[in-house]
Amino acid sequence: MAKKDKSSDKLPSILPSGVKEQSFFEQVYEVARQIPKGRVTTYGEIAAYLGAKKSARMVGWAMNGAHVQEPSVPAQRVVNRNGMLSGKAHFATPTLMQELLEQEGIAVENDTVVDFKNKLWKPE
DNA sequence: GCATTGACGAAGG
DNA sequence: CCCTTCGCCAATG
Repeated sequence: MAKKDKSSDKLPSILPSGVKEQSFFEQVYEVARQIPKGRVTTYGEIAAYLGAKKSARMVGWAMNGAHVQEPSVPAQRVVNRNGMLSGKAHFATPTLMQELLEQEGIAVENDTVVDFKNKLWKPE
């Protein structure tokens, strides 16, 4: 079976719910779900944890399908390296992300997490 | 099939 | 200190 399977090259990213996939995207979702309440993390930290810190953009891109994941991924706990809610515009409403964080005890001001450095959580 | 666009980040000018 | 460029990789036009 040394034959090269050309069909296995294809790696669908975001598939409809119900399909199990183990792609870079799913790994991002898994880590994001592990973020404790009242804490936040950055795209770069997740990417670095997965061994691709230069691919922080892909982490953000993966979040595009976060809301269709089951269970839903707390994307509001993921901010950029400055602690700024760079993804707030991608939520149902531009203020939803901030409200969700405040509901979990995270203060947000000027689209930025207050005392971000202290609330930063990093995956093991 | 190539060019543009990103929920980023680090480096360079 | 602010702005620009590069890298990364996938999706979209």
